[in-house]
Amino acid sequence: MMEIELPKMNPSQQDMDLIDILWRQDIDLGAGREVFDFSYRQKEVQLQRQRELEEEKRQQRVREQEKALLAQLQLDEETGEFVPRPTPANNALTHANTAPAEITQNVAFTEEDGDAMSFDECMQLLAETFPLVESAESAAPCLDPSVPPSTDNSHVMMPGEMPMLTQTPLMPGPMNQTWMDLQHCLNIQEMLDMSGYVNPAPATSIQESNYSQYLPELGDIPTNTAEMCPPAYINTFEGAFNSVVPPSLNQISLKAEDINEGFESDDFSDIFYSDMEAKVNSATLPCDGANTVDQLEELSSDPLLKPMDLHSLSPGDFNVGKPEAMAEFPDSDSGLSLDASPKMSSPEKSLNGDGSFGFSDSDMDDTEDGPGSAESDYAEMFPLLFQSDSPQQSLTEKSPVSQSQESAIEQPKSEPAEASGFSTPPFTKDKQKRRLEARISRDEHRAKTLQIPFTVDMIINLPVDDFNELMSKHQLNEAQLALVRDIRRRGKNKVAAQNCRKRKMENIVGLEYELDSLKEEKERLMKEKSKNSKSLREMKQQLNSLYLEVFSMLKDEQGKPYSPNDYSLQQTSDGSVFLVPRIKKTLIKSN
DNA sequence: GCTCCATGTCATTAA
DNA sequence: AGTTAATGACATGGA
Repeated sequence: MMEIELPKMNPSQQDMDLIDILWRQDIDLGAGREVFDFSYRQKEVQLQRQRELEEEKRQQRVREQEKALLAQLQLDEETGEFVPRPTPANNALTHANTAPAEITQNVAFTEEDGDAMSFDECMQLLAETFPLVESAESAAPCLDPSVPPSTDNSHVMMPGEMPMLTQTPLMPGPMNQTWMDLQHCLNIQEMLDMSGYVNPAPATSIQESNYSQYLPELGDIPTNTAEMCPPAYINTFEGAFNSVVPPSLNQISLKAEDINEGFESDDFSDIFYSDMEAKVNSATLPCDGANTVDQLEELSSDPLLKPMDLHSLSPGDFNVGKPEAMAEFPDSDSGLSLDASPKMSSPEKSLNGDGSFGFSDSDMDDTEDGPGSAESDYAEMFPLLFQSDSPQQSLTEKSPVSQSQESAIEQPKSEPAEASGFSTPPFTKDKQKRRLEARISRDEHRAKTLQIPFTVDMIINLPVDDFNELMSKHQLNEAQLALVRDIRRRGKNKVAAQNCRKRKMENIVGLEYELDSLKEEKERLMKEKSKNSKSLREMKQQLNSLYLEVFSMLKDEQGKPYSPNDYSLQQTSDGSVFLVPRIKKTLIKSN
């Protein structure tokens, strides 16, 4: 469909560039350039010379590209912006979930045919100008702005690139500005690469959401967009991937080039430069939409990809497959709550018993058990591929097509394992599944499997009136109704149990605090009691002393003091004090 | 393999 | 009568 011209440099220059690239990639490992390049000085001179040449050519081609791109655009009467002319690619944009990405991708190729030549030169110049971002170059600027992002393939192809492109200031300006933008773009990509595996999932959402905003800017920045995302970049990706895929799989990978472009640049940026011939070969392959559709089918028909994984991950397919079975065999938990046998109280047990529920937890576990260990080994072999956990959570809301495509797209990443004799697609799919399941509650999975048309949150948290209204609006079968009721019951009970435990813990803490407080109070009261007792004793002593003192001051008629043994002082209620003879009291008592 | 802990779930009861 | 919250009891999985 399109032709890619070889870079305008002789083989020796290519080799030297390759050496240069390899050295730059390994420079952080301490490798000297001489290790890769024995004619480094000579190369420097040539590079300098060629850089000047390329700069001139590039500026001229940029002008041509601007014209060409403007010719491809038409003025949007509503927005006043230039937008790409209606093409199959644009149509695909409006049918993101259905149209194969390959069509749009290939359209992009055809649109930019005339620029492919200049791009190779640009790539070379880029490799020379920004030596430290070469690994990112192969991926970062590769997105042709005219390529609608509507399909999964496209987004997988550019895991982290779309957000980057949307963030990159796309203002028309001189070439320096353009290159600064590009460098900025590449730096972002480099950061993404350094952070590890860039997961396609987030890029997908961003891409799809931003692309409509991105397209209108085309009219404003024809030069830059053409400059930053020439089609040769995409072709470069193809070549890069083809170099990754082992010969036995090369044909498939070539056909599925759009998917294969989903690889992160990190994984093969070095191969990208080292395998220019492969790039050319892949670029010259036919890549029309129908062909790529077939390619996708080829991929999906791969026995290692096809089986139940796609099925279980795609409710739509599942529905077609066995709705009756699902209706006939509601969740065992539902069965329990619906007067099923108590033996089925445990989902796992019950499902192990009949074992026919595609949505059962045990079923899922069973599917994971087999490849799990090998998968973990694989994850150890290629940790970068498994670094991004959270982004994959978004896969839960993706369409089955996207999931299957992503799974298929992951296949090339596992090429090293394939080369070692393993069939990695199931592993990656299981990995994906496991991660999804680890984050999706069982009820969510069950609801998804039974195609409950509401979210679990809705089922659980809606007020009863709204919930009933919602249920009445949808025609649900018995299994779905039972599952919804159970989900609601379990969800509420789960929250209630959490609250109950929280409350219980709070009560325990409160009681402990209260116990401590009571102990402290008790201790305080004991101290106070002892203090009061001591004070009381002192007061008694003082009173006794005072009594004796007062008593000693009392004299009878002869001036003799009263004996405390014979008399005592007593005070009446009115405050009067009387001297009472004890003898009389004793006499009275004795009487 | 056992224990402990956290969490989910079920059954029951009361509001 | 149906719904919900609360809670005891049990199961399960991870540390």
